[in-house]
Amino acid sequence: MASTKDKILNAAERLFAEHGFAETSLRMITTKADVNLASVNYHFGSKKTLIQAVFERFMDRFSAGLSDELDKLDASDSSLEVIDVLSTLTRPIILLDELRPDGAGVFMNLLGRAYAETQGHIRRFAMERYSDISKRFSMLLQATSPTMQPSEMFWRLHFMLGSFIFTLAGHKALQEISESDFDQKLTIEQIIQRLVPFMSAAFSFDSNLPNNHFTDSSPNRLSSLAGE
Amino acid sequence: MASTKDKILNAAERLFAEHGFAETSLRMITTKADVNLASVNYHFGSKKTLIQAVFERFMDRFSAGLSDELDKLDASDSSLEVIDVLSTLTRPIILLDELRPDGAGVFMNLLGRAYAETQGHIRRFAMERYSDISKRFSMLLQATSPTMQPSEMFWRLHFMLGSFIFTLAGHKALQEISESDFDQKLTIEQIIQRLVPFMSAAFSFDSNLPNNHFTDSSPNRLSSLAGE
DNA sequence: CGAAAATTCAAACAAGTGTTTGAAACATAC
DNA sequence: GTATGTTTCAAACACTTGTTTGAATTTTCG
Repeated sequence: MASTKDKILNAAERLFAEHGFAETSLRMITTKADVNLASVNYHFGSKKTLIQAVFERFMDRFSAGLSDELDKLDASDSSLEVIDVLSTLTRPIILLDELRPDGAGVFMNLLGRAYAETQGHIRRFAMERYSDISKRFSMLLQATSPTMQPSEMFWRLHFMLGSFIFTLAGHKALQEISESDFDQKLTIEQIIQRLVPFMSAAFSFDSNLPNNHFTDSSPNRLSSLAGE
Repeated sequence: MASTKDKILNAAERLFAEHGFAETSLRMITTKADVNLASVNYHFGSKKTLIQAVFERFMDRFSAGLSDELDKLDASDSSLEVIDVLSTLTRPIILLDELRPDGAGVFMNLLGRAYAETQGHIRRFAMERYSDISKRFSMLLQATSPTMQPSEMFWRLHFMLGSFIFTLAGHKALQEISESDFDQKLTIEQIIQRLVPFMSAAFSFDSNLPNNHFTDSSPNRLSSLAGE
Protein backbone atom coordinates (compact mmCIF):
# COMPACT_ATOMS: atom_id res chain seq x y z
CA MET A 1 0.00 0.00 0.00
CA ALA A 2 1.44 3.31 -1.09
CA SER A 3 1.88 6.05 1.46
CA THR A 4 -0.41 9.03 1.45
CA LYS A 5 2.42 11.17 0.20
CA ASP A 6 3.03 8.90 -2.77
CA LYS A 7 -0.65 8.54 -3.54
CA ILE A 8 -0.86 12.31 -3.77
CA LEU A 9 2.21 12.55 -5.99
CA ASN A 10 0.92 9.82 -8.29
CA ALA A 11 -2.47 11.41 -8.71
CA ALA A 12 -1.04 14.90 -9.03
CA GLU A 13 1.48 14.17 -11.76
CA ARG A 14 -1.14 12.64 -14.01
CA LEU A 15 -3.64 15.41 -13.46
CA PHE A 16 -1.04 18.15 -13.88
CA ALA A 17 0.10 16.68 -17.17
CA GLU A 18 -3.47 16.28 -18.36
CA HIS A 19 -4.96 19.60 -17.30
CA GLY A 20 -2.09 21.86 -16.29
CA PHE A 21 -1.14 23.20 -12.91
CA ALA A 22 -3.70 25.94 -12.47
CA GLU A 23 -6.53 23.87 -13.90
CA THR A 24 -5.96 21.05 -11.46
CA SER A 25 -7.49 21.67 -8.03
CA LEU A 26 -6.36 20.06 -4.83
CA ARG A 27 -9.78 18.50 -4.57
CA MET A 28 -9.33 16.78 -7.92
CA ILE A 29 -6.02 15.42 -6.71
CA THR A 30 -7.18 14.24 -3.30
CA THR A 31 -10.30 12.66 -4.75
CA LYS A 32 -8.31 10.72 -7.34
CA ALA A 33 -5.70 9.78 -4.74
CA ASP A 34 -8.45 8.84 -2.28
CA VAL A 35 -6.97 10.84 0.57
CA ASN A 36 -8.21 13.70 2.68
CA LEU A 37 -8.07 17.20 1.27
CA ALA A 38 -5.99 18.61 4.11
CA SER A 39 -3.26 16.01 3.66
CA VAL A 40 -1.77 17.95 0.78
CA ASN A 41 -1.04 20.93 2.94
CA TYR A 42 0.03 18.67 5.77
CA HIS A 43 2.58 16.74 3.70
CA PHE A 44 3.67 19.33 1.19
CA GLY A 45 2.88 22.66 2.75
CA SER A 46 1.20 24.23 -0.23
CA LYS A 47 0.10 23.57 -3.78
CA LYS A 48 3.18 25.37 -5.05
CA THR A 49 5.57 23.06 -3.26
CA LEU A 50 3.52 20.04 -4.34
CA ILE A 51 4.11 21.04 -7.94
CA GLN A 52 7.81 21.27 -7.21
CA ALA A 53 7.79 17.85 -5.57
CA VAL A 54 6.09 16.25 -8.55
CA PHE A 55 8.58 17.86 -10.87
CA GLU A 56 11.51 16.90 -8.67
CA ARG A 57 10.62 13.22 -8.61
CA PHE A 58 10.78 13.01 -12.39
CA MET A 59 13.75 15.27 -12.79
CA ASP A 60 15.86 13.34 -10.30
CA ARG A 61 15.22 10.11 -12.15
CA PHE A 62 15.97 11.68 -15.47
CA SER A 63 19.14 13.47 -14.45
CA ALA A 64 20.45 10.35 -12.71
CA GLY A 65 19.86 8.36 -15.90
CA LEU A 66 21.49 11.01 -18.01
CA SER A 67 24.44 11.17 -15.66
CA ASP A 68 24.97 7.43 -16.13
CA GLU A 69 24.96 7.82 -19.88
CA LEU A 70 27.43 10.66 -19.76
CA ASP A 71 29.67 8.52 -17.57
CA LYS A 72 29.70 5.86 -20.25
CA LEU A 73 30.61 8.46 -22.81
CA ASP A 74 33.49 9.70 -20.69
CA ALA A 75 34.72 6.15 -20.31
CA SER A 76 34.71 5.36 -24.03
CA ASP A 77 37.89 6.44 -25.77
CA SER A 78 36.48 6.72 -29.27
CA SER A 79 36.28 10.22 -30.64
CA LEU A 80 32.97 11.90 -29.83
CA GLU A 81 30.45 12.66 -32.52
CA VAL A 82 27.38 14.82 -32.12
CA ILE A 83 25.08 11.86 -32.35
CA ASP A 84 26.87 10.12 -29.51
CA VAL A 85 26.07 12.98 -27.20
CA LEU A 86 22.49 13.43 -28.33
CA SER A 87 21.92 9.71 -28.03
CA THR A 88 22.56 9.87 -24.31
CA LEU A 89 19.12 11.45 -23.99
CA THR A 90 17.30 8.42 -25.31
CA ARG A 91 17.69 5.98 -22.46
CA PRO A 92 16.83 8.31 -19.57
CA ILE A 93 13.63 9.27 -21.34
CA ILE A 94 12.66 5.70 -22.12
CA LEU A 95 13.32 4.74 -18.52
CA LEU A 96 10.68 7.23 -17.39
CA ASP A 97 8.25 5.57 -19.71
CA GLU A 98 8.94 2.22 -18.12
CA LEU A 99 8.67 3.65 -14.64
CA ARG A 100 4.96 4.27 -15.13
CA PRO A 101 2.46 4.45 -17.97
CA ASP A 102 3.42 7.23 -20.36
CA GLY A 103 5.99 8.54 -17.90
CA ALA A 104 7.99 10.23 -20.62
CA GLY A 105 4.95 12.02 -21.98
CA VAL A 106 3.93 13.16 -18.53
CA PHE A 107 7.41 14.40 -17.75
CA MET A 108 7.80 16.32 -20.97
CA ASN A 109 4.38 17.79 -20.49
CA LEU A 110 5.39 19.03 -17.06
CA LEU A 111 8.64 20.35 -18.48
CA GLY A 112 6.82 22.24 -21.18
CA ARG A 113 4.38 23.75 -18.72
CA ALA A 114 7.16 24.64 -16.35
CA TYR A 115 8.96 26.44 -19.12
CA ALA A 116 5.85 28.32 -20.12
CA GLU A 117 5.66 29.78 -16.61
CA THR A 118 7.07 33.21 -17.28
CA GLN A 119 7.24 34.16 -13.64
CA GLY A 120 8.63 30.65 -13.26
CA HIS A 121 9.23 29.52 -9.73
CA ILE A 122 9.81 26.04 -11.16
CA ARG A 123 12.21 27.37 -13.73
CA ARG A 124 14.36 29.04 -11.13
CA PHE A 125 14.23 25.97 -8.94
CA ALA A 126 15.33 23.74 -11.84
CA MET A 127 18.05 26.12 -12.93
CA GLU A 128 20.03 25.92 -9.75
CA ARG A 129 19.24 22.33 -8.91
CA TYR A 130 20.16 20.77 -12.25
CA SER A 131 22.73 23.18 -13.54
CA ASP A 132 25.53 20.66 -13.05
CA ILE A 133 24.14 17.97 -15.31
CA SER A 134 23.07 20.46 -17.96
CA LYS A 135 26.50 22.04 -17.99
CA ARG A 136 28.10 18.63 -18.31
CA PHE A 137 25.90 17.75 -21.26
CA SER A 138 26.57 21.01 -22.98
CA MET A 139 30.33 20.68 -22.42
CA LEU A 140 30.36 17.30 -24.11
CA LEU A 141 28.35 18.63 -26.97
CA GLN A 142 30.75 21.51 -27.35
CA ALA A 143 33.62 19.02 -27.46
CA THR A 144 32.17 17.44 -30.60
CA SER A 145 32.36 20.77 -32.41
CA PRO A 146 35.38 22.65 -31.07
CA THR A 147 35.26 25.29 -33.76
CA MET A 148 31.67 26.24 -33.12
CA GLN A 149 31.09 29.41 -31.16
CA PRO A 150 29.65 28.71 -27.71
CA SER A 151 26.85 31.18 -28.33
CA GLU A 152 25.84 29.35 -31.50
CA MET A 153 25.90 26.10 -29.56
CA PHE A 154 23.75 27.66 -26.87
CA TRP A 155 21.02 28.55 -29.31
CA ARG A 156 21.16 25.22 -31.07
CA LEU A 157 20.82 23.44 -27.76
CA HIS A 158 17.62 25.29 -27.04
CA PHE A 159 16.35 24.70 -30.56
CA MET A 160 16.77 21.01 -29.86
CA LEU A 161 15.25 21.26 -26.41
CA GLY A 162 12.15 22.73 -28.00
CA SER A 163 11.82 19.82 -30.37
CA PHE A 164 12.15 17.26 -27.64
CA ILE A 165 9.79 18.84 -25.17
CA PHE A 166 7.21 19.89 -27.70
CA THR A 167 7.13 16.61 -29.59
CA LEU A 168 7.16 14.28 -26.62
CA ALA A 169 4.74 16.37 -24.57
CA GLY A 170 2.23 16.21 -27.39
CA HIS A 171 3.13 12.78 -28.65
CA LYS A 172 -0.31 11.33 -28.01
CA ALA A 173 -2.03 13.72 -30.38
CA LEU A 174 0.77 13.30 -32.92
CA GLN A 175 0.58 9.53 -32.66
CA GLU A 176 -3.12 9.65 -33.39
CA ILE A 177 -2.64 11.78 -36.49
CA SER A 178 0.21 9.58 -37.64
CA GLU A 179 -1.93 6.52 -37.19
CA SER A 180 -4.93 7.86 -39.05
CA ASP A 181 -2.90 9.45 -41.85
CA PHE A 182 -0.11 6.94 -42.35
CA ASP A 183 -1.34 3.82 -40.61
CA GLN A 184 1.69 3.80 -38.39
CA LYS A 185 1.75 4.54 -34.69
CA LEU A 186 5.27 5.16 -33.42
CA THR A 187 6.27 4.44 -29.87
CA ILE A 188 8.04 7.09 -27.84
CA GLU A 189 11.30 5.31 -28.49
CA GLN A 190 10.71 5.31 -32.22
CA ILE A 191 9.94 9.01 -32.13
CA ILE A 192 13.20 9.69 -30.32
CA GLN A 193 15.06 7.53 -32.80
CA ARG A 194 13.83 9.78 -35.57
CA LEU A 195 14.48 12.91 -33.63
CA VAL A 196 18.07 12.18 -32.64
CA PRO A 197 19.55 11.68 -36.13
CA PHE A 198 17.47 14.58 -37.42
CA MET A 199 18.90 16.87 -34.77
CA SER A 200 22.40 15.47 -35.16
CA ALA A 201 22.35 16.44 -38.80
CA ALA A 202 21.29 19.92 -37.80
CA PHE A 203 24.09 20.24 -35.26
CA SER A 204 26.62 19.06 -37.79
CA PHE A 205 25.77 21.91 -40.07
CA ASP A 206 28.67 24.35 -40.15
CA SER A 207 27.42 27.90 -40.41
CA ASN A 208 30.97 29.19 -40.74
CA LEU A 209 31.53 27.50 -44.05
CA PRO A 210 31.96 30.22 -46.68
CA ASN A 211 29.42 30.34 -49.47
CA ASN A 212 27.49 27.70 -47.72
CA HIS A 213 24.33 26.57 -49.39
CA PHE A 214 22.28 27.22 -46.28
CA THR A 215 23.49 30.70 -45.62
CA ASP A 216 23.22 31.93 -49.19
CA SER A 217 21.25 35.11 -48.80
CA SER A 218 20.44 35.96 -52.39
CA PRO A 219 17.20 37.97 -52.76
CA ASN A 220 15.02 34.92 -53.01
CA ARG A 221 16.51 33.30 -49.95
CA LEU A 222 16.11 34.06 -46.27
CA SER A 223 14.19 37.02 -45.09
CA SER A 224 15.63 40.07 -46.82
CA LEU A 225 12.98 42.23 -45.26
CA ALA A 226 15.00 45.32 -46.02
CA GLY A 227 14.61 44.84 -49.72
CA GLU A 228 10.93 45.57 -49.82
CA MET B 1 -9.58 55.98 -29.09
CA ALA B 2 -9.76 52.22 -29.31
CA SER B 3 -13.11 50.50 -28.99
CA THR B 4 -13.94 48.59 -25.85
CA LYS B 5 -13.62 45.36 -27.78
CA ASP B 6 -10.11 46.20 -28.93
CA LYS B 7 -9.07 47.46 -25.53
CA ILE B 8 -10.07 44.11 -24.09
CA LEU B 9 -8.23 42.17 -26.78
CA ASN B 10 -5.09 44.24 -26.34
CA ALA B 11 -5.01 43.79 -22.60
CA ALA B 12 -5.96 40.13 -22.80
CA GLU B 13 -3.29 39.06 -25.26
CA ARG B 14 -0.50 40.51 -23.18
CA LEU B 15 -1.79 39.06 -19.94
CA PHE B 16 -2.45 35.66 -21.47
CA ALA B 17 1.06 35.49 -22.86
CA GLU B 18 2.54 36.62 -19.58
CA HIS B 19 0.53 34.53 -17.14
CA GLY B 20 -1.33 31.92 -19.13
CA PHE B 21 -5.04 31.54 -19.78
CA ALA B 22 -6.17 30.09 -16.48
CA GLU B 23 -3.99 32.35 -14.41
CA THR B 24 -5.40 35.47 -16.03
CA SER B 25 -8.71 36.57 -14.55
CA LEU B 26 -11.28 38.69 -16.31
CA ARG B 27 -10.81 41.26 -13.59
CA MET B 28 -7.12 41.54 -14.40
CA ILE B 29 -8.02 42.07 -18.04
CA THR B 30 -10.78 44.60 -17.52
CA THR B 31 -8.71 46.55 -15.00
CA LYS B 32 -5.78 46.77 -17.38
CA ALA B 33 -8.06 47.61 -20.29
CA ASP B 34 -9.91 50.16 -18.14
CA VAL B 35 -13.35 48.84 -19.04
CA ASN B 36 -16.21 47.39 -17.05
CA LEU B 37 -16.01 43.78 -15.98
CA ALA B 38 -19.27 42.78 -17.63
CA SER B 39 -18.16 44.05 -21.00
CA VAL B 40 -16.14 40.90 -21.64
CA ASN B 41 -19.21 38.73 -21.48
CA TYR B 42 -21.20 41.30 -23.38
CA HIS B 43 -18.78 41.54 -26.31
CA PHE B 44 -17.32 38.04 -26.36
CA GLY B 45 -19.83 35.84 -24.61
CA SER B 46 -17.42 34.03 -22.35
CA LYS B 47 -13.81 33.82 -21.35
CA LYS B 48 -13.38 30.81 -23.60
CA THR B 49 -14.45 32.67 -26.70
CA LEU B 50 -12.33 35.65 -25.69
CA ILE B 51 -9.30 33.37 -25.73
CA GLN B 52 -10.29 32.22 -29.19
CA ALA B 53 -10.70 35.79 -30.38
CA VAL B 54 -7.25 36.77 -29.13
CA PHE B 55 -5.77 33.77 -30.82
CA GLU B 56 -7.68 34.39 -34.03
CA ARG B 57 -6.47 37.95 -34.39
CA PHE B 58 -2.85 36.82 -34.39
CA MET B 59 -3.39 33.72 -36.44
CA ASP B 60 -5.21 35.56 -39.20
CA ARG B 61 -2.32 37.99 -39.55
CA PHE B 62 0.22 35.25 -39.54
CA SER B 63 -1.52 32.97 -42.01
CA ALA B 64 -2.18 35.86 -44.37
CA GLY B 65 1.50 36.75 -44.29
CA LEU B 66 2.52 33.16 -44.82
CA SER B 67 0.09 32.84 -47.68
CA ASP B 68 1.75 35.78 -49.40
CA GLU B 69 5.16 34.20 -49.01
CA LEU B 70 3.95 30.91 -50.42
CA ASP B 71 2.49 32.77 -53.37
CA LYS B 72 5.90 34.23 -54.12
CA LEU B 73 7.38 30.77 -53.94
CA ASP B 74 4.81 29.45 -56.39
CA ALA B 75 5.59 32.29 -58.75
CA SER B 76 9.33 31.74 -58.77
CA ASP B 77 10.45 29.16 -61.29
CA SER B 78 13.73 28.22 -59.65
CA SER B 79 13.89 24.76 -58.22
CA LEU B 80 12.73 24.63 -54.62
CA GLU B 81 15.14 23.90 -51.81
CA VAL B 82 14.21 23.15 -48.22
CA ILE B 83 15.53 26.47 -47.03
CA ASP B 84 13.35 28.33 -49.48
CA VAL B 85 10.26 26.85 -47.92
CA LEU B 86 11.38 27.27 -44.33
CA SER B 87 12.38 30.85 -45.04
CA THR B 88 8.77 31.72 -45.81
CA LEU B 89 8.14 31.58 -42.08
CA THR B 90 10.49 34.43 -41.28
CA ARG B 91 8.60 37.39 -42.63
CA PRO B 92 5.15 36.57 -41.22
CA ILE B 93 6.68 36.20 -37.77
CA ILE B 94 8.66 39.44 -38.00
CA LEU B 95 5.55 41.23 -39.16
CA LEU B 96 3.79 40.29 -35.93
CA ASP B 97 6.66 41.80 -34.04
CA GLU B 98 6.23 45.05 -35.89
CA LEU B 99 2.48 45.02 -35.35
CA ARG B 100 2.95 45.53 -31.61
CA PRO B 101 5.73 45.27 -29.06
CA ASP B 102 7.00 41.69 -28.91
CA GLY B 103 4.11 40.50 -31.04
CA ALA B 104 6.01 37.44 -32.20
CA GLY B 105 6.85 36.42 -28.66
CA VAL B 106 3.28 36.90 -27.54
CA PHE B 107 1.95 34.92 -30.47
CA MET B 108 4.32 32.01 -30.00
CA ASN B 109 3.57 32.02 -26.32
CA LEU B 110 -0.11 31.73 -27.07
CA LEU B 111 0.59 29.00 -29.62
CA GLY B 112 2.59 27.03 -27.12
CA ARG B 113 -0.05 27.32 -24.46
CA ALA B 114 -2.77 26.40 -26.91
CA TYR B 115 -0.85 23.30 -27.87
CA ALA B 116 -0.34 22.35 -24.25
CA GLU B 117 -4.09 22.27 -23.78
CA THR B 118 -4.69 18.58 -23.91
CA GLN B 119 -8.43 18.87 -24.00
CA GLY B 120 -7.72 21.61 -26.49
CA HIS B 121 -10.69 23.62 -27.64
CA ILE B 122 -8.24 26.02 -29.24
CA ARG B 123 -6.41 23.21 -30.95
CA ARG B 124 -9.54 21.88 -32.57
CA PHE B 125 -10.57 25.37 -33.58
CA ALA B 126 -7.18 26.02 -35.19
CA MET B 127 -7.10 22.64 -36.90
CA GLU B 128 -10.16 23.24 -39.01
CA ARG B 129 -9.68 26.95 -39.52
CA TYR B 130 -6.08 26.92 -40.68
CA SER B 131 -5.82 23.51 -42.26
CA ASP B 132 -5.59 24.98 -45.75
CA ILE B 133 -2.48 27.04 -45.18
CA SER B 134 -0.77 24.32 -43.19
CA LYS B 135 -1.47 21.77 -45.90
CA ARG B 136 -0.11 24.14 -48.48
CA PHE B 137 3.09 24.67 -46.55
CA SER B 138 3.59 20.99 -45.99
CA MET B 139 2.98 20.22 -49.67
CA LEU B 140 5.68 22.64 -50.72
CA LEU B 141 8.04 21.18 -48.19
CA GLN B 142 7.32 17.71 -49.48
CA ALA B 143 8.08 18.92 -53.01
CA THR B 144 11.63 19.75 -51.97
CA SER B 145 12.24 16.15 -50.93
CA PRO B 146 10.19 13.94 -53.24
CA THR B 147 11.85 10.73 -52.08
CA MET B 148 11.14 11.30 -48.42
CA GLN B 149 8.27 9.35 -46.96
CA PRO B 150 5.33 11.61 -46.01
CA SER B 151 5.24 10.14 -42.54
CA GLU B 152 8.89 11.04 -42.01
CA MET B 153 8.14 14.51 -43.26
CA PHE B 154 5.21 14.77 -40.88
CA TRP B 155 7.36 14.06 -37.87
CA ARG B 156 10.13 16.39 -38.99
CA LEU B 157 7.64 19.16 -39.47
CA HIS B 158 6.53 18.85 -35.90
CA PHE B 159 10.10 18.63 -34.68
CA MET B 160 10.65 21.97 -36.34
CA LEU B 161 7.40 23.41 -35.03
CA GLY B 162 8.59 22.60 -31.53
CA SER B 163 11.81 24.50 -32.04
CA PHE B 164 10.06 27.56 -33.37
CA ILE B 165 7.34 27.77 -30.78
CA PHE B 166 9.51 26.86 -27.85
CA THR B 167 12.38 29.14 -28.74
CA LEU B 168 10.37 32.18 -29.72
CA ALA B 169 7.89 31.83 -26.87
CA GLY B 170 10.73 31.88 -24.38
CA HIS B 171 13.01 34.18 -26.31
CA LYS B 172 13.10 36.81 -23.59
CA ALA B 173 14.63 34.49 -21.04
CA LEU B 174 17.00 33.10 -23.65
CA GLN B 175 18.01 36.57 -24.75
CA GLU B 176 18.87 37.45 -21.19
CA ILE B 177 21.04 34.38 -20.74
CA SER B 178 22.70 35.00 -24.09
CA GLU B 179 23.43 38.55 -23.11
CA SER B 180 24.90 37.74 -19.73
CA ASP B 181 26.88 34.72 -20.94
CA PHE B 182 28.04 35.85 -24.37
CA ASP B 183 27.49 39.59 -24.36
CA GLN B 184 25.25 39.35 -27.36
CA LYS B 185 21.52 39.91 -27.40
CA LEU B 186 19.93 38.61 -30.57
CA THR B 187 16.76 40.09 -31.97
CA ILE B 188 13.86 37.84 -32.87
CA GLU B 189 14.87 38.10 -36.50
CA GLN B 190 18.42 37.06 -35.71
CA ILE B 191 17.16 34.08 -33.76
CA ILE B 192 15.03 32.99 -36.70
CA GLN B 193 17.98 33.46 -39.02
CA ARG B 194 19.91 30.97 -36.96
CA LEU B 195 17.01 28.63 -36.65
CA VAL B 196 16.11 28.41 -40.33
CA PRO B 197 19.47 27.18 -41.68
CA PHE B 198 19.86 24.90 -38.69
CA MET B 199 16.53 23.27 -39.43
CA SER B 200 17.15 23.22 -43.15
CA ALA B 201 20.26 21.16 -42.57
CA ALA B 202 18.23 18.77 -40.47
CA PHE B 203 15.58 18.41 -43.16
CA SER B 204 18.21 17.77 -45.79
CA PHE B 205 19.46 14.76 -43.89
CA ASP B 206 18.54 11.63 -45.82
CA SER B 207 17.66 8.83 -43.45
CA ASN B 208 17.35 6.40 -46.35
CA LEU B 209 21.01 6.60 -47.21
CA PRO B 210 22.56 3.18 -46.52
CA ASN B 211 25.33 3.05 -43.91
CA ASN B 212 24.66 6.60 -43.13
CA HIS B 213 26.79 8.14 -40.46
CA PHE B 214 23.78 9.26 -38.50
CA THR B 215 21.94 6.00 -38.52
CA ASP B 216 24.93 3.87 -37.65
CA SER B 217 23.62 1.81 -34.77
CA SER B 218 26.75 0.15 -33.51
CA PRO B 219 26.59 -0.71 -29.80
CA ASN B 220 27.94 2.63 -28.71
CA ARG B 221 25.53 4.59 -30.83
CA LEU B 222 21.84 5.27 -30.49
CA SER B 223 19.79 3.70 -27.77
CA SER B 224 20.34 -0.05 -28.10
CA LEU B 225 18.26 -0.61 -25.01
CA ALA B 226 17.77 -4.20 -26.02
CA GLY B 227 21.41 -4.94 -25.53
CA GLU B 228 21.30 -4.66 -21.77
C1' DC C 1 -36.46 65.83 -31.24
C1' DG C 2 -37.50 61.18 -29.76
C1' DA C 3 -37.98 56.33 -30.02
C1' DA C 4 -35.15 52.22 -30.38
C1' DA C 5 -31.10 49.91 -30.04
C1' DA C 6 -26.55 49.30 -28.25
C1' DT C 7 -23.49 49.77 -24.61
C1' DT C 8 -21.83 50.61 -19.90
C1' DC C 9 -22.13 50.12 -15.10
C1' DA C 10 -22.38 48.69 -10.03
C1' DA C 11 -23.93 45.03 -7.68
C1' DA C 12 -24.85 40.58 -6.73
C1' DC C 13 -24.67 35.50 -7.75
C1' DA C 14 -23.44 30.70 -7.18
C1' DA C 15 -19.56 27.92 -7.38
C1' DG C 16 -14.96 26.75 -6.69
C1' DT C 17 -10.34 27.90 -4.82
C1' DG C 18 -6.21 27.02 -1.36
C1' DT C 19 -5.63 26.93 3.36
C1' DT C 20 -6.53 26.47 8.46
C1' DT C 21 -8.51 24.45 12.48
C1' DG C 22 -9.14 21.35 16.27
C1' DA C 23 -10.72 17.12 17.41
C1' DA C 24 -10.34 12.19 16.35
C1' DA C 25 -7.61 8.15 15.14
C1' DC C 26 -3.44 5.95 14.85
C1' DA C 27 1.37 4.71 15.74
C1' DT C 28 5.44 4.53 18.49
C1' DA C 29 8.13 4.01 22.54
C1' DC C 30 8.84 3.90 27.44
C1' DG D 1 -0.99 0.83 29.59
C1' DT D 2 -0.15 5.22 29.26
C1' DA D 3 1.98 9.06 27.31
C1' DT D 4 3.94 11.23 23.06
C1' DG D 5 4.18 12.28 18.55
C1' DT D 6 2.25 11.60 13.89
C1' DT D 7 -1.32 11.38 10.71
C1' DT D 8 -6.17 11.70 9.23
C1' DC D 9 -10.55 13.77 9.01
C1' DA D 10 -14.82 16.81 8.50
C1' DA D 11 -15.83 21.34 8.70
C1' DA D 12 -15.23 25.88 8.11
C1' DC D 13 -12.57 30.00 6.52
C1' DA D 14 -11.65 33.88 3.63
C1' DC D 15 -11.21 34.78 -1.02
C1' DT D 16 -11.39 34.65 -6.09
C1' DT D 17 -13.55 32.99 -10.02
C1' DG D 18 -16.81 33.62 -14.42
C1' DT D 19 -21.28 35.01 -15.22
C1' DT D 20 -25.87 37.38 -14.79
C1' DT D 21 -28.97 41.06 -13.78
C1' DG D 22 -31.49 45.24 -14.41
C1' DA D 23 -31.15 49.88 -14.35
C1' DA D 24 -28.54 53.89 -16.24
C1' DT D 25 -26.31 55.83 -20.01
C1' DT D 26 -24.93 56.61 -24.66
C1' DT D 27 -25.40 56.05 -29.59
C1' DT D 28 -28.02 55.45 -33.80
C1' DC D 29 -31.14 56.94 -37.09
C1' DG D 30 -35.73 58.01 -39.03
